[in-house]
Amino acid sequence: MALTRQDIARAGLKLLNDVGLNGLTLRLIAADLGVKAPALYWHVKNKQELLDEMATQMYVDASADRKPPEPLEEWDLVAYRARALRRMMLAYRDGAKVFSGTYLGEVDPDEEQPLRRSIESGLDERRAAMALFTVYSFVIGFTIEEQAVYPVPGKLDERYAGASGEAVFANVGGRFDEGLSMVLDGARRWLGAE
Amino acid sequence: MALTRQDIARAGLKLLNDVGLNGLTLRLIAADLGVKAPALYWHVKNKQELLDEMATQMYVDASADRKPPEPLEEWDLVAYRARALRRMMLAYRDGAKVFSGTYLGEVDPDEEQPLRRSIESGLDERRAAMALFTVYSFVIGFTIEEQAVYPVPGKLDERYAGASGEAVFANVGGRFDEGLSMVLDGARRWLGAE
DNA sequence: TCGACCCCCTTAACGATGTTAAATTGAACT
DNA sequence: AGTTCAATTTAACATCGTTAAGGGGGTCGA
Repeated sequence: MALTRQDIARAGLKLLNDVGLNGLTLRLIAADLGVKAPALYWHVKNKQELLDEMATQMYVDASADRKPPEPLEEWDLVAYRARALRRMMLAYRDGAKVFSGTYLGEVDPDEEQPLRRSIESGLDERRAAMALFTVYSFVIGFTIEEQAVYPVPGKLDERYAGASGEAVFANVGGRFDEGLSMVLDGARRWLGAE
Repeated sequence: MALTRQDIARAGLKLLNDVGLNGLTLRLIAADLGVKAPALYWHVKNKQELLDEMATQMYVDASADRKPPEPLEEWDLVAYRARALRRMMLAYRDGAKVFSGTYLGEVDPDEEQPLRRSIESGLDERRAAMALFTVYSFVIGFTIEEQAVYPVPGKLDERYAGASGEAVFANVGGRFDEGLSMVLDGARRWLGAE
């Protein structure tokens, strides 16, 4: 049965955990799919497009994780999504590098805009978007650094042993929550003070 | 006269603006230095080490830019450094990708710790480091996304034309300052509320 | 029933890349 | 003059992304 872009992207994501971004070759992905490398070019323009598709697929696959079990107040929802975004990237080796700065394909626009209700009741939309983007930037930046120190979850990169990173990245999850609470608080107040 | 690691790193940084991270090859750097590619291996273990050296060199070269013209109050200094960090990365094509997540070599420890005075007067050092790292994460994340949209300063990536990025990234510098002020405010308050 | 067509994949190959091994230069020291 | 050692060259490899050309197999109109 014919291959799809999604099959390829998912195979790439699966292999990412074994070989990392540097070890991820088209031939490897093709082999995993029982196919030769040039076959991929029928579905994808080049490797960069494949990486973009992987980022999109990573995001789509994590959509269930982004829906909180119970309805949340707006800023709690923002916090929930931020944590889900970090988890998503951490789920793959080099996940943050793959996801950050790659172009996302079509995603369900319905689950965007957690601040929509506030916007409809008068909040400046541009400012709301800016606040969300600030939170997003923090999550991306934090997780990139985190994954540089822990290329594979739980294993410390040897170059960082004894260095300053060790202090900051002990109990990473808690540290992330601390940083996130700072950013959320700042963003909320910035939005409040018109 | 013999080559040094710094010469190589600086040549790499210079070429980055012409060819981007993907186009940066060892042969190209070597040619720019009037030397053949394997010669680089006498000074550097492999390409990754070269990239780390480039990140270090980028940071060292921008140190003058990190020293404000006049003495600043602590949090103003943090803001100043954050802006300087973004400027530094923007100065090179793919600068944020090169800098983020690469291992920094030795840097002058004297210019670290802008919150040292507060720490000496009782501030929790761990918490201060965490606040600074949060600001740092935001700057990294923001600039990575910014450079994904503007690979070359001032030129919009064609894939983002008309997309949501255009809205967020119009007047980028101002947007960065907005986000930065949110993060700084949140961090300061988080540090204040023991 | 037969060809024409198109989707999807293979075989073969190209140039370029990171990297290694071995030979070579050249200066400094004995 | 001969040795040593730092720094570079030449030569070569395996592997990579990518392209060109062709082939199998199903579908459809004649």
